[in-house]
Amino acid sequence: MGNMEPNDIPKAYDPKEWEGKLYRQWEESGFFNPDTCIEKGVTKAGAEAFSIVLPPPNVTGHLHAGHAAMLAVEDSIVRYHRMKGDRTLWVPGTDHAAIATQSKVESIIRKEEGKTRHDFSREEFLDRVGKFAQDSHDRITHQVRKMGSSVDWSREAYTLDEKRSFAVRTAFKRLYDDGLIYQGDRIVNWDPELQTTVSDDEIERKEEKSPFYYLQYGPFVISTSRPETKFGDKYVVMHPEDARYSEYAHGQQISLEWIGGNIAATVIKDESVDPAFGTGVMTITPWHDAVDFDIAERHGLDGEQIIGFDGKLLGIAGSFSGMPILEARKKIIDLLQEKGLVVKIDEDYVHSVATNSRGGGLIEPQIKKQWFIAVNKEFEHHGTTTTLKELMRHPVRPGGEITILPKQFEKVYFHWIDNLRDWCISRQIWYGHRIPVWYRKQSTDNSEQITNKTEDTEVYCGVETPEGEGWKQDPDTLDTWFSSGLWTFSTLGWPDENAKDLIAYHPTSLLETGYDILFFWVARMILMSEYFLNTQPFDTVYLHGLVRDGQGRKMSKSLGNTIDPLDVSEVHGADAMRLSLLSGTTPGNDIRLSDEKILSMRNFTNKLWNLARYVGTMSESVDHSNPEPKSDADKDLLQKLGTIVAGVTRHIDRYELSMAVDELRDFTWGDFADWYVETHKVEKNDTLLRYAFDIIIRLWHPFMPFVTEAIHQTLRLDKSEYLIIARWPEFDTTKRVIADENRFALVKDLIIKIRNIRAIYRIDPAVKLTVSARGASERTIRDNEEVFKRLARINEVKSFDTDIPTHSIPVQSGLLQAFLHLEGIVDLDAERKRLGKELADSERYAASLEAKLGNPSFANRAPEAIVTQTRTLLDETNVKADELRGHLASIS
RNA sequence: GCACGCUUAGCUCAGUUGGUUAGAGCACCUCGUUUACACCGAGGGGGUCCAAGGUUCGAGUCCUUGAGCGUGCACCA
Repeated sequence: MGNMEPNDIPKAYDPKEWEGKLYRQWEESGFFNPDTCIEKGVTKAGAEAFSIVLPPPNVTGHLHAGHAAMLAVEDSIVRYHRMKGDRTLWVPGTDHAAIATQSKVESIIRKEEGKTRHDFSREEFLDRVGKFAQDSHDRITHQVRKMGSSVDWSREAYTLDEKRSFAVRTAFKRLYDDGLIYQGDRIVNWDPELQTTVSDDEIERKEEKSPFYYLQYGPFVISTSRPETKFGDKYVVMHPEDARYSEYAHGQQISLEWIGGNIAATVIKDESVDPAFGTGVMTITPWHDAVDFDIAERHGLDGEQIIGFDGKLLGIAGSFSGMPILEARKKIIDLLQEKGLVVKIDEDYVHSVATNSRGGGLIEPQIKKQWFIAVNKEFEHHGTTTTLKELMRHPVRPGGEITILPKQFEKVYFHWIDNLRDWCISRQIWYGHRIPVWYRKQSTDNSEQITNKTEDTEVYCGVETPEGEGWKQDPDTLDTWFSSGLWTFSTLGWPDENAKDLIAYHPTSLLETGYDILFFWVARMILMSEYFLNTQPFDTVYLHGLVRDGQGRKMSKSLGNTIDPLDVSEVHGADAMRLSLLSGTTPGNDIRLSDEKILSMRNFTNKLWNLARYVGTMSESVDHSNPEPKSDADKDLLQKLGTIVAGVTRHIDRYELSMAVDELRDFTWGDFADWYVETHKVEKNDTLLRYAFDIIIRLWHPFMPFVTEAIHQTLRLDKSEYLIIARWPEFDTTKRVIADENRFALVKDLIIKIRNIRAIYRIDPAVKLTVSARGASERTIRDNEEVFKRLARINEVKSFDTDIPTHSIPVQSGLLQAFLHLEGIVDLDAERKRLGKELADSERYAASLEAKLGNPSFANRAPEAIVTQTRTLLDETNVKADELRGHLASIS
C-alpha cells in the first residue's frame, strides 16, 4: 500500500498552483536573509561566507530574457551555497541609469504632452522621473520574485537612494581631495539631442554613406565629409617624412583663398597623419574632433567653436550662422563650387558616425569644461606609487585575486585599459547624483555660467552643502557608472568601514553579469574597490552571453522575436524558463532560446513531478535514511548516485552549470526514471527508492526551486521545513557500493538487445518470449529474473547444459549470453545478415586494436594503464567475435 | 587595421588536463494505451568533428597556415 492515493496528486504539474504561494512562503520564512539562517541554526555563525550583489537592473522598464538568465545563474549558485551551509547573502537592487531613464521619460513626455524637460522646473521634472522609476522598480522587483530569486529583500538598495548618495558624495570628495578628479576643458562627446556629454564607452558607431569632398586649400587638396566644420581651419597638417610636401616647412605661413575669403594658413608637420590616406594632407578642427584636438595640444595650437551645443552653426560661420549642420553642409558646398574650390566629390564614401547608445542622437565632439577622473596620474596608494589604470590592471593579472570566466575576456579587459582615456564623469542631465561641488563668487558679479569659474570663484567640494551665503551647486550630475562602481560595497554599509556587512561579506565571492558591460561596470567596480578599500570587489567574474532567438538573432522589438521571461513562466513555469537558460550554455557564449527548448524543459519539469507521483503513491513512507542495496539494480543505482552527487557538486563549484544540469537530467530521466523506477515496480525497495529521490530533489532544487519545493511539500522526504534550507547532499562513501562486475549494466544491455530484436522482427508486444541460459549467465539472469522478464517481455527463463536450444538465436552482452526462442518468428537469412554485420564490426575493431598494440612505439611510449586497457579491450572484442562466429555457425 | 572567439548529426549545442568504436536535446522513421508521466514509453537511422599541413605511439582536443561567420577596439582628414 502506498501512502497516498493516486488522485491526491494531479497528473500534470501546474506551476500557477504553486509558484506564487511558494515564493511568499520562502520570503516570509526569512531564510533569504543569512542572519535568520544563523539565528535558527540553519547556518553556523562561523561558516564560510558566500556573497553576490545582484547587478542592479535599470529602472527603465522591465526585465528581459538576459535578466532572466542572470537571475537563473545567480539563484542556482546562491541556493547551492545556502544548502551547503555557507553564510550566503545575495543583495538585490536597482539602478537609476541616469541618461537612459531620463531620455525615456523625456520621450514619453514629448509624445504624450508635446513638452520638453525645459517646460518644467528641475524639481518638477525630477518628480516625474522619480515616479516613472518607482513604477519600473515595482515591476522589476515583482519580476525578480517571479523568477524565484532568493535575494535578501531586507537589504535591497537603489543606486540613487540616501545611503548610496552618501557613499557617492564621500567617494567623489576623496578622489577630489587626492587630486584624481579634476575639472578641465577637454574634448568630449556631446549629444545635442539630450543636451549632455556621454562617455567614450557609451558611443555606438554606425556605418553611413555620405559624400566625401576634395577641396582646394591653397596649394593643397584636402578632403572632408564635414565641410561645415571647415570655417576656422587655419592649420594644414602633413606627415614630416612625406616627400611630396618636403618643400613646405613646419610653421610656414601660406596665404590662400578659403570659405570666408583670404586667410593665412600655417603648415604643421605631425606623424599622426597617414600619407596614404587621401592626399596625405589635412586641415584640423580641434574643437570638433578628438584626433585634431590631440594634434592641437601637441603643437600648442588654438581652436575655435564652430558648432553650438544646439547643433547649429555659430557666428564664425558668417551668413551660415544659425543653420543646422546638414542644411549648412549643402550650402557651403554650393559656395565652394562657385569659388572653384571643389576638386571632386566621392558619393560612395562609407564612414562611421558616432551615436549615443543610450537613446540619444548623433554625437558632436565639443570642447567643454567637464569633470574627469585622471586614470594615468600617479599617486601614493598604501605605500606605493601607482595610477588608477594600474589599480584596475593589478588584480586581474595572472595569479591575481580576480578570475574572469571565460578566461579570454582577461585579454579584452587589458586591451581596453591600455586604450583608456580620462573618464568624463559629468553629465548635463538632471536625473542622477548631483556633483558635490559648490561655487561662490568673491565679487558681486553673479554670472550665468557659474561653472566657468574665474580666479575669484571659490570652490568647495564636500559631502554636505557648505555653510554660509551665496553657494551655488554645480548643476551637473554624475555618470551613472560612478555610483554603480561602488555597488559591491555601497550596498554593504560603506563608507562606514566598520559596517557589519562590509566586514562579513566583502570582497564578494562572485560577480555574474553580461559580457557587454565588462568595461562599463566590471572595470569600474575594480577601480573603486581597489582605490577605496584596497581590495578586489569580487573573486570571480562570470560573464554570461547575450540571449538570442532560435536562429541566433538578437532579440528586438522590431524583429518581434523577443521572449518575455514572465510570459514563459506564466505558461510553462519559472523552472522551465530557468532551465532553458542554464542548459547548453557556457560563460561568454551567447545563449539561444527557442520555444522548442523551453518546451523540452517544461516536459522535464513534469517528468520530475510524475516521478514524485510515483514515489508518493507506489512506495511506503519509511525511514529511508539507511537504505540497503538488495539487488544488482540497487547497487547500480547507489553507485551512479554517488557519481552524480560528486559530479554536480564539482560542476557547480567550477561554475559549469550547464554540465551540472545536463548530467543531472540524464541521470534523472535515464538511470532513475527509465531504469530504476522500472525495476522498483518488481523489486519494491521503497527505502532506496525514497532515499535516491530525496537526493535527486535536493540536487535539483538550486536549478528548479519551485517544482522541487512543491514536491517537498507533497512528499516530505527531507525533514527540513523548506527545501531552501535542506542540506546539500554529500554522498556517504560508506554507502557507496561498487556494483559486482557491473552485473546490472550487462543485464540492462541484454534487455536492450532483446528489445532491439523484437523491434527488428516486428514481434507483437503482447507476445512474450522464452530465453535459455546456462552457467554464470544463467545465474546473473536468475538473480535479476523478475526485472529481466518484465523489461524484456519474457515469460520464461529456461536453463540448458550443452545443446543450444533449437530455433533460438543468441543474444550477447559482454560475457552475458542468452538464447532467444524464436520458433517460426524469425527469418534466419535476415538474422545471419544481422549477425554477419555485427561480426564484421567486431573484427574490424579488433584489427585496429591489434595494429595499435603491435606498434612497438605504442607499447613503449604510451602509459601502462592505457596499454593494459587496450589489451583488455582487444580480449573482450575477440571473445565477442568468437561467440558471434559460433552463433553464425549454429544457424547456418 | 589590431585583437578575441566560433565552425562537431537536419537544427541547437556538450565534449574538462590529447587515450575505449565522438555524445545529448529537438526534429525524423518504426512500434506501442505494461498499474508515475502521451508534457509518455520502446527501438532505429543520421557525423571524412570547416580545409590543408605539422607535433605525437595516439588529435574533435595541441601548433602553423588558410576559408567562412561573429564580437570588441582603433581609424575613417
